[in-house]
Amino acid sequence: MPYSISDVAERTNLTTHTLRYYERDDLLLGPVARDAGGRRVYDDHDVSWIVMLTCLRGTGMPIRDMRRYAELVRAGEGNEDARLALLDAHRRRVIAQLAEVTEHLGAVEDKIALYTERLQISA
Amino acid sequence: MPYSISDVAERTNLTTHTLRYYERDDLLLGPVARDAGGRRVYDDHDVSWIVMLTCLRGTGMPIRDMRRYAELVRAGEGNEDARLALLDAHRRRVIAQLAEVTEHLGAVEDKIALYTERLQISA
DNA sequence: CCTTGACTTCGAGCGCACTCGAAGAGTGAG
DNA sequence: CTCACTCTTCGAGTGCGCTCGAAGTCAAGG
Repeated sequence: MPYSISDVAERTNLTTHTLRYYERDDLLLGPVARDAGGRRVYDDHDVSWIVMLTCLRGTGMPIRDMRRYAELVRAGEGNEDARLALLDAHRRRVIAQLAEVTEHLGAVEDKIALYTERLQISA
Repeated sequence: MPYSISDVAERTNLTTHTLRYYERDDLLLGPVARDAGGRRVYDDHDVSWIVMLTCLRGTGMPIRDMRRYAELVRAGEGNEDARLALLDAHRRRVIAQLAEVTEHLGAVEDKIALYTERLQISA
């Protein structure tokens, strides 16, 4: 299935600007195909890769690491160990980050409870 | 208990630069006390407020909202409803964010499982 | 007295990830 | 053919949250 850049933008919740930026920044697995008029034509493979990128970004991976991961995938089979190492290191960071946020959220919730209580007393 | 700026930096994992920046940016409840030589002297009240700030920042609250919250607290009692609204809105965003990150993490873990499997087969 | 080192202010600079806008070209409906 | 629309490239700009460095002050130890 062929998709225009705006189709992909809609499906991925990225802007067309960001999609071009990702391509320029070597985050895609290769240059996107073009139609006769020079417009980008994405296929399902492109889209699923971009969705993967949004998962990495959405978990806080820096662009530079995403580029590194794209390089590994572009290099082809045989470096699965390196890909695994990259993703697993990321996974550990995300889990640590989730734990930290959850802990800090607890402190915020304590404050919320305190204000709620105070408001109930004064009501 | 009095603390120097570097004491506070150590306790809060902020840099002295960041502590001055927060004060300049009106994130504290007032100007920090000074000794005879003009050096900042923080007390426990200051420190616990700064710790609260790190919880807000650590859950992704923008500086501008932290300033707004500080303004409310500075304004004194009587606006607990507004403080509660601010923190609760933040809480909702954090929870949504945690859910999103967790979901994206799932996709990353699927990829990890895939590479792990592939490596076991080839080993 | 002199040096060391932690502090002060101030404004500038940085890294990140977009985000925008100008200027131009191809497409599709009326 | 014309108009509106969507796309193209490119470089510059934005917003955020620090981060840094220069130049100066002050206090304590030797």
